[in-house]
Amino acid sequence: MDRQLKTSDSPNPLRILGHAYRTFSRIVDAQLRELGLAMSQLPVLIVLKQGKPLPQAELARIARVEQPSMAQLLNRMERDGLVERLADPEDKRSRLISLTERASRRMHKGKAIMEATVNIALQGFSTAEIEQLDKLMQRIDENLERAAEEGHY
Amino acid sequence: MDRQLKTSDSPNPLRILGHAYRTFSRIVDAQLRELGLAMSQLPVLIVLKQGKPLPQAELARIARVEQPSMAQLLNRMERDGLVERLADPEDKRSRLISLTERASRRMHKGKAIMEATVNIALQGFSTAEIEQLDKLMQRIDENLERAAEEGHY
DNA sequence: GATATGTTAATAGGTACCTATCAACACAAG
DNA sequence: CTTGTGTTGATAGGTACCTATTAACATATC
Repeated sequence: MDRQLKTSDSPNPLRILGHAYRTFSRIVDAQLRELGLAMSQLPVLIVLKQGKPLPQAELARIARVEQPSMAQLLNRMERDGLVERLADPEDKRSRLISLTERASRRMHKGKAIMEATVNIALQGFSTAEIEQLDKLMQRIDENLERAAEEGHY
Repeated sequence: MDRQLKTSDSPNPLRILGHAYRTFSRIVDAQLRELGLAMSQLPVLIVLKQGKPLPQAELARIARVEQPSMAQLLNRMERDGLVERLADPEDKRSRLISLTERASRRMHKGKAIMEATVNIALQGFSTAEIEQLDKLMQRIDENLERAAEEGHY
């Protein structure tokens, strides 16, 4: 009676995808929590560490989330002392986001945790398989992105 | 200057995975909203349509979410008149979840929307590629599930 | 039968996303 | 200089997850 109950018949990679994604973030977030970080913050931390302060909209584009999602994320990060919002002298609408010292110091350890967990997820995968998966995922992403635009979602 | 800004160097299928998943649910949810349904409800609707009323814990297991997530989902579904909670005569702790007529009627259209969107996501994929993707995703899922158990996350 | 141990569900509190909308400023065209 | 249009960010409100905890009942054991 160990037969898996299925809610659909044909192989549906999209259902597994959702579960894998949630399990992945659960594992990463559990480890990052001890550092006072979270997975969603990593794109922001990494790109700001590499270069100069950036406006919010640019960070949203890089992290591939909508602008209000980024605004809220930055609110939490500001509250936790990870980023500062500095007035942009060249545009009074814009405020440039910069890392605090505290965030700079924690960043590397956080990135390492992320990479280690990616390696766990890809355990037993050959280089060829990783590349193949990457290509397949990119094609799915493009298909969906095109549909989203055309369908005005 | 169209070069994509990257926050990591090596191919990281997990980042694309998150974005693809969010885009997918956005497209599906936008269409289901007109029916008064949501993507997260589909596993519940489908499995209850196929068989008899089930307890909450069983539904959580099938939908692969935690028990409180299922409890809240069922709260919303009950509020929207999609499910009913009936006392279980054999176990006073348990309440069996059953579909309403309204939900039964909408279910098929919802399932069709889901399947159509899966087909869009997999546009241009050969049967072999879909199977390959499915296998790769299952291996990732198993790797992560094992890590989650071993690491007590 | 009381007591300890599971099991089922509910609730509190938080993160992370989304859409829709609005406010503030920038800037080009009339 | 004003007026329209674009851009940047903030806010409101909702969904869907999560962990941690508690309440209520079930069951096995002594």
